[in-house]
Amino acid sequence: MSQGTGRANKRDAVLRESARLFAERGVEATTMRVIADACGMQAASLYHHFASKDELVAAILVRSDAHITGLYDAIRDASLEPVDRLEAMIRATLDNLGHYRDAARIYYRDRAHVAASPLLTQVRDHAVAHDELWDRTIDAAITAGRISPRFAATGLRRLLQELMWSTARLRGDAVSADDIVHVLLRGVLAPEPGCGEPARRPES
Amino acid sequence: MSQGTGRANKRDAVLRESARLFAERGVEATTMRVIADACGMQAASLYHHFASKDELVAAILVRSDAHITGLYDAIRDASLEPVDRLEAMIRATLDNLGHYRDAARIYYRDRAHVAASPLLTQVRDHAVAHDELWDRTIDAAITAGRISPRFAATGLRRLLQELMWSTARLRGDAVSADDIVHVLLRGVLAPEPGCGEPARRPES
DNA sequence: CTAGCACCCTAACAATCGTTAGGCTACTGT
DNA sequence: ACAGTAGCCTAACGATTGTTAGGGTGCTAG
Repeated sequence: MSQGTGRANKRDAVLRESARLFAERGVEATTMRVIADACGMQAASLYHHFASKDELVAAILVRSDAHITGLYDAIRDASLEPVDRLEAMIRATLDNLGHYRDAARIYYRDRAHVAASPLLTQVRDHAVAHDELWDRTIDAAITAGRISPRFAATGLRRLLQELMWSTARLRGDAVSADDIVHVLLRGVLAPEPGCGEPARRPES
Repeated sequence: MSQGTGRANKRDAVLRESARLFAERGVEATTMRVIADACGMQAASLYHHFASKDELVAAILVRSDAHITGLYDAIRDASLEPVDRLEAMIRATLDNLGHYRDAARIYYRDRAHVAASPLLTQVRDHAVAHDELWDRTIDAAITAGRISPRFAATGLRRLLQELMWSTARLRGDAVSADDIVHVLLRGVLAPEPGCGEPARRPES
């Protein structure tokens, strides 16, 4: 009903182009006129789809937040060993980064803007809940002796998150998600009693 | 002679405060008036020390570039095994990130600005030379069988750089440089023939 | 056929941006 | 004692920012 398939869905085009520009140049440095140019329209016409620049940014971030929140909820409900849950969370994050790369780059690049926008309270609340799941999972893995006790849960969580988010800037550049999981898990897990590979390996 | 110790060196204060603000909010989002406020002066007074906003940004980045270029030059001249050289480069980068954290955050955050500024040609040239040293070192480590052949040199270089740069945002938060080196090297190095720890361990 | 809405336009608004002009004050070298 | 200048100020410039006002066009439901 609302948006037909035959009609060109310009709102989505605006979301896509603006997300790309925000991610590349930053929110503040990207003007409404540049976004409009990229969409083949006029700056004032953007306000037919979005009430303000802030609302445009929020729409981009809410999309990505809904996706990752769904993934995390499924992981939270599943019964998994701590290390398996940790790997599932890493893969979920990397999956989200793959589908909503620009949104993730905006989120972790313009943190001051995200923290200040009144339209992002729900996104911020979700982020807190996600961090708690991370901390609980890492704590459980440390207690189970599967992660070196040299790390503290909060510190390791932030380290892993930063490492994963940073990969959002590596487009297909010869670095696969499996490579990243490999580096992170192998660097963090305690050595298996049976020597050899530190844990599981990708199913290559 | 030029700048006495008794006299308050306001130019350095401007450099420090502006670097902090640029790193936190982004170059474009940080106005000259905000910088002046943080320094207890007026926006126009900044132009007594720096000819333009671009020159201020450049002065911040050139400082950091001079430091890391000195470290890399020493590593280039030393005769080191590939893996030792790789660890030395990782430690040099983390040392630079420790001393010039704000500059590094500006450099890797506002890449579009860095690429466009006409005052940063030397910094960009140095970056190219540093990347070549990274690639040669990683290639040598792969040839020597010390790094898993699943990685390509350029891809692994970018991965390591992104991972290191991302840690510039982790202030003293319970994550030490040794922790980061541990995660990175252990995740990347091929397993030692003698099993056990994948390679060297920090001197804890 | 017609009313209405979706969609986009041009023109312009006030605010803020980086930057310049010109003047005041306090210290310095001779 | 006096000229010079480093360092900061107030005031204002033109350009650009996000945003609004108001009008035009073309599809669609009744």
